[in-house]
Amino acid sequence: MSPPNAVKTARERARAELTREIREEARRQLAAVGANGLSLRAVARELGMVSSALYRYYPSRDDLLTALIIDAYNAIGAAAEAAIAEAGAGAARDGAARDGAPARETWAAACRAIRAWAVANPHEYALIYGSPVAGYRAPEATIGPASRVPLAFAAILEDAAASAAVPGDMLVRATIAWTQLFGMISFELFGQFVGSFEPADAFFDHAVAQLAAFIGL
Amino acid sequence: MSPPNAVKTARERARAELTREIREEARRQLAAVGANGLSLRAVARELGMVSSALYRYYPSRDDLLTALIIDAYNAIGAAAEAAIAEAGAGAARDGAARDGAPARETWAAACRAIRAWAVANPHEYALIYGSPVAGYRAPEATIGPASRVPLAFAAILEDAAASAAVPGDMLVRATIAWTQLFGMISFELFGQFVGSFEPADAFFDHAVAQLAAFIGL
DNA sequence: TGTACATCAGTGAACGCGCGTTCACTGATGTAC
DNA sequence: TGTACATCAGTGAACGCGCGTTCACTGATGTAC
Repeated sequence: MSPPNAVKTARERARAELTREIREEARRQLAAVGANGLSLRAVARELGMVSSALYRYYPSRDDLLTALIIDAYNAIGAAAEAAIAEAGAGAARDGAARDGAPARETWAAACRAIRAWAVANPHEYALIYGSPVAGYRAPEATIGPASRVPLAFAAILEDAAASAAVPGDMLVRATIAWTQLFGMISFELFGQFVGSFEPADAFFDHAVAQLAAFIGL
Repeated sequence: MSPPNAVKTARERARAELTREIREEARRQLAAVGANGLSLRAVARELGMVSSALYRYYPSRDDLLTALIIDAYNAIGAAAEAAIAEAGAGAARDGAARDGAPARETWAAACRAIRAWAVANPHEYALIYGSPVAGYRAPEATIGPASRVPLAFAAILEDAAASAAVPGDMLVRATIAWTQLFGMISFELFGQFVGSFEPADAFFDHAVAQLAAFIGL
């Protein structure tokens, strides 16, 4: 139908831009009032449109939410991947001295990046790792983006494993560590640490190191 | 003012009963539609009252929510405590053979009880361990009940510690295990395991055993 | 025990609010000849 | 290049809904003498 790339009509460009702007404004409101407070009408108001106009871009509130969920998964996944790539590059620059140590550092870097993203975007984090939004059922399109973090961790294991395949025991331990990481972040963000482990920085770093050893990195 | 116990006027008895009934109906609705869908009017409707009548019992929706939160913390805390007491009684019955093993079993029993409660009451679990309810700020009255689970775990450590005090290292490791437990349960309930670790029973039991060893029980 | 007054529970109407979604419409942009 | 028609974005009004909370009230329950 339309040219596969680059050449777009003014209408197409405007549509792409507004689709993005709507999502950005919705994300802004999400950060301010949370997923349950997110309102199509408020988004439209902020963009100077009438609320019914949004329906040309997203067929319903749930579809807009889905777009935000996918964006959030992609953002936290990208943060983890970037940290891993950066840690790998750093190790290569340093001549990759002492084999084995890099994986430990890479794991820690990924954990820190994930936590940093969560702390910076608590409502987006809550949207994907908190209680499910009432009445909302995640479509299949979220599965891919949701897998980026686990896949990133799996890549660390593969690099660390001496043999061609990751030992089953290591995989299970990594899964335990994965759940620990997100449990710890959720406790920090959702208030379970109030009055005891706050600020959580020291505990976080310690836990990450302990679990690297637990995994066997 | 009123007699300290037992002797109550009909009015006092009716008030106590309705206060409880309102909370029970609210809990039922919480289980059905989640915290954000909880509506004073719906609760009143179900009880055959007019919505304004609820204000004689709870000054606002937030106060009712607070009551539910406190109930939930108490319920999960009681579940953990009961499992621990039961495990202790069982060990005593068996003649407390092989010292050290009981703590491990007690820890596992507590973890299983907590998970069982969470699976049976997912919305109540989400209320206390999920994303915070929008616009709601938990009052101090929730702190005590919220501490029951951590205190129950602390008691296991104290029983297990040979010396008078629990070593700091063990305490930190137990805290890591504590966050792992709730991270794992949240992943299970909130859908992160969909398509990979479901059903989560085997993984759960394995993780609990691994972390008992990790803590040093 | 009986009466007079005070306390309290529950009523019904109302206030003011915001929401998601639909629909017929107008005017601008794009397309085919 | 110019015209006739089709497509599409955005408008504005409306539907139907439910919510939390307030308030003046009535009638029943409790208390003091």
